[in-house]
Amino acid sequence: MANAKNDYPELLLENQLCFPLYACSKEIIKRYRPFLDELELTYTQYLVMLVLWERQSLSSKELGQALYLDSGTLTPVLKKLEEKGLLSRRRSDDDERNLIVSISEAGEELKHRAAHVPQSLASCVKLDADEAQELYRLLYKFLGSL
Amino acid sequence: MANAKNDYPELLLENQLCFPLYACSKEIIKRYRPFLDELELTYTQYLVMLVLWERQSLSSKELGQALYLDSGTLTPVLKKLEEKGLLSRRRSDDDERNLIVSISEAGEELKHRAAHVPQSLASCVKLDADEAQELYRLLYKFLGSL
DNA sequence: GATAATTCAATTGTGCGCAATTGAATTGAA
DNA sequence: TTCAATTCAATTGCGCACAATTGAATTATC
Repeated sequence: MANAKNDYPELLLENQLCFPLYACSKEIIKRYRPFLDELELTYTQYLVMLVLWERQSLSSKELGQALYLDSGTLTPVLKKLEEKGLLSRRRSDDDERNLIVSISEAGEELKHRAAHVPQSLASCVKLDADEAQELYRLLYKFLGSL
Repeated sequence: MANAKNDYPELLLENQLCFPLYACSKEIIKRYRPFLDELELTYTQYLVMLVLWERQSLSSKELGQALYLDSGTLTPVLKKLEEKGLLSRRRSDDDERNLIVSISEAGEELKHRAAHVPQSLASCVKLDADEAQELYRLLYKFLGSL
């Protein structure tokens, strides 16, 4: 009988770069939950708000490009955030195909309550600052190479 | 008016380690799709098969620990893979609470057709071997620290 | 040996995430 | 100018992903 451990070593779970990416992503998102629950935001909603806290107004398409999300994901998330009163959605005057997403007063307020989240998360992660820096650099290089 | 770019620099999307993890994970999974389509596997099903190609038989709980997945995710995935004939599910004789998942003949066959997938994926990624190695190391350290 | 606590898979409900499609608005080419 | 191609958001359908709960099986405590 073939040695299942070694006949295709490239198929070992531990030899796939994709898996730790997938696992890390899910695990870190789980760590956000208690902090985001306080803000009544899901992780995806939080990402949208991060962009809006930087750029008060932008098109749905630009938002999708920033977050690597398509309209199938964004449309319902943006509708939910509008229901919560954190942003407004309107069509562009220039081009009615474009949806302009703008942060509301309440959305701006929420920024102050969210300010502690990154620091709270950082305390869950036990990486040296320079290792975190290197991980960050490699992830962006990886992302850029795809 | 406050400078929205700088009043909470820690809230900038680009300053969050979580985001490139999340984006890389999603993008890399997308790259798998054309190759996994040929095998008629989803990414999650592929992960399950990777484990089974290493360990021909194990409990659902062990599988969940290996993949960081809970029963709510695994139960329907395992049922689907059983329907496809790639594995079998049975209760443990020792402890009826445990579900034993075992690879089938067809599941073993599929391994040969999957053998090229890691190499095909690697060609999508433009990282030096030592950078990939370092990324790998940091991701596992990160995962272990959570 | 009764029963309380624990440990499982399974179920339920919600929210993505995305491929594929639709339909409206705009742009481009003849 | 007409009509074909493009570019958008929105919709549809499917498959996770996971929190919370349920109920059965097992283990621990008394």
